[in-house]
Amino acid sequence: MAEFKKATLADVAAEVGVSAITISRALRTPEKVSESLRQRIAVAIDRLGYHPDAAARALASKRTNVIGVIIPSITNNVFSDVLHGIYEALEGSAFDIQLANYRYSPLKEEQLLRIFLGQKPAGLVIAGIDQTEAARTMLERAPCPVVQIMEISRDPVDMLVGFSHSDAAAAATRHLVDQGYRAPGFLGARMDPRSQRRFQGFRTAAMEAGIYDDRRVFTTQRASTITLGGQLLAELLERTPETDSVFCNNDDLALGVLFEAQRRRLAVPGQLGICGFNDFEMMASACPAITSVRTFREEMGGRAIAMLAAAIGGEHPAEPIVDLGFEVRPRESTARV
Amino acid sequence: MAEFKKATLADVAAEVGVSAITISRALRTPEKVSESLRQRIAVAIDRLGYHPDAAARALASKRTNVIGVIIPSITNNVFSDVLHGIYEALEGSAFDIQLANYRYSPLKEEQLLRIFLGQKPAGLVIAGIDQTEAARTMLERAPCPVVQIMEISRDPVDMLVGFSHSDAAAAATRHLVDQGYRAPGFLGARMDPRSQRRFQGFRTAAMEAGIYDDRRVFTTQRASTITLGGQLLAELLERTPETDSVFCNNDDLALGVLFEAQRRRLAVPGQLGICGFNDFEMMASACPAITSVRTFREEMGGRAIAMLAAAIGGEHPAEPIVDLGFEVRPRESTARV
DNA sequence: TGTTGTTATGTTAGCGCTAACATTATTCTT
DNA sequence: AAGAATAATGTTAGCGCTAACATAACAACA
Repeated sequence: MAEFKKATLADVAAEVGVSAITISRALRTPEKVSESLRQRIAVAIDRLGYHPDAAARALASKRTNVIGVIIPSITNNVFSDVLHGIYEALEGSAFDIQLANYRYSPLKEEQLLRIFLGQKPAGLVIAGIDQTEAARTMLERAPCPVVQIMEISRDPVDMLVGFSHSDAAAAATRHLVDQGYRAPGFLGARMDPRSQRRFQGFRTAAMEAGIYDDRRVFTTQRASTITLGGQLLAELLERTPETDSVFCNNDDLALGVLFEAQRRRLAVPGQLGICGFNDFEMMASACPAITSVRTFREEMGGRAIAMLAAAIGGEHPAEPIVDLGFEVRPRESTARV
Repeated sequence: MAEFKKATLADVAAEVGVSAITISRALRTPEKVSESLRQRIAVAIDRLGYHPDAAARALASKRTNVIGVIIPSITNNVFSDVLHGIYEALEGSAFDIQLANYRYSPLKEEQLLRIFLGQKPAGLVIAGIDQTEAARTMLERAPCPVVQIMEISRDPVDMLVGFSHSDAAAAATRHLVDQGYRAPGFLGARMDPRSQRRFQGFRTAAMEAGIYDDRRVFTTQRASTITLGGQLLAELLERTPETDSVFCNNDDLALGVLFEAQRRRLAVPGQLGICGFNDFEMMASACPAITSVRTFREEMGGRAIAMLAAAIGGEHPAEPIVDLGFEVRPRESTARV
């Protein structure tokens, strides 16, 4: 209760009648302290309500138990899921996480990285593979393990967990083709590198099917919202009324498209097929249920932490690249056949 | 570039030819260092790529520039919005934020608080007013300003920004009554203290209108999802088919209710009125658009930081309680009249 | 011209912990 | 039973910074 004046190691040491370093050892390397002493120390720590001072620890040992997580956005549901996976994996471990979001600004990302590396993190999780030259250099020289997440690449800075956005988008597009759609549109918001790659996947697959038409591509740098999905559909249909389906950058847009289609009394999937991306829970629950591409966001966060923890513990994983893949989930919104 | 060996204050001092404390002052209280020297220092800092060591700072000064944020969940969109407001307000300030989520476990909340207070934070933001006795005591004795957010109360620990969940729910319920609905149901997921208060507001308002019936109340501890909204509606209609409207705990449920209504070919708002809570962007965009209660989540985060910053700066706000209110947003989903 | 401020800089010590190197107790050899 | 190996604890110094108290430099004033 009355833990006003913070107890220090020295206080605990005095209480037990040993030297401070012994308490320190009991905490960090218990196997080096005799059983009996360890127990007395535990009691004293409890009695005094002692908690180690993280700052002093960091200063003395030149390292921290902080894992830095650098992502472009915290409001984006994709990242909240990843974060959830990260926190889940961290549960009970000795690590803390320090979160930073760079709001999709590469410059800010670089700054954050600089600050983080200055704080001697135990490890680093960073979204994407498109860092600036300077950022990449910093990452390569980082004195700690680094995991890039969200994407796949053959030459990660260190380790990587992700999946291929272009393959996923291509698979979704082929699904539309398989369902008999011949005039698919592409709607994309917040065209970050991952969205760009999704577009590439769409383009490639549509070209292979001989049905690509760039008049049916509508993208914007604006943040993705459900409302925006409706607006983009309106623009798309105005320019190319023959559009028979849309592949959306993400589920928000897809839901907005569905609502707009309902407003226009367009039959889904009859007159308009809709496919989203990420497969958030709402996709299965919509009416009609919306086809989407499932991605493994929580697992991505979890694996990233697991790999980091292993690497920090000295055993760099044999396979530093993990491809979590994806899964096209066909639902009513594209069930035309 | 080559900032491998981290530069220290002493390095910068040597470079400029002054003592370390002068550099320290130039950084923290520039007005106490002469103009010319300040400029030379700035150059040297830049050249050496110096960044202050946060751990050393914290240890020496017995405080940090870290604001602790303790919330029940990071995946809940309500909190991501609040967080967004917090990060926004922090932009450019000297403060860092340290995030912790206690997953709706009061015990874990208490633990986190204990850890946080041990790290000498500059300030604390904590969700809600229902801390455990022990947690409350810790907060009251905290050596830093504290802001409680999300709710309203007449005796906050220190400062508070929020709104009345029961008033908001009551207002929404009265809206249903005004629209002529006589058999409103209540659907609630994740019945945390705030949801409980919303239910109380619903109950009070429904009783005042003489139409309260607890057979039309369905709540669960499960986390809120859109799918769950549909399931709860199904249960509700099974028990009380005469239900003519639902007030949902939150927008996710409301959207799920809409989808389920569509699946059952129930006319909304004709046969079923729907009202959500929080007014997420999707509510306005749904088809039909869904009535909801707007809450000011980003502003809540922003104000919390502003109050904290002021208090840390020594000027405790005159009015430590800020009621941000709410706003019922009537839309098609309840437009029966 | 010395006194009093005021502003600009420096000195010393220490925050709480851990690394690295002792030292002492204990067990194992042969 | 003496020495070697091992386990258990201690000593010393210092991580990089800032608080608190000097001191120096300069201006203002009677």
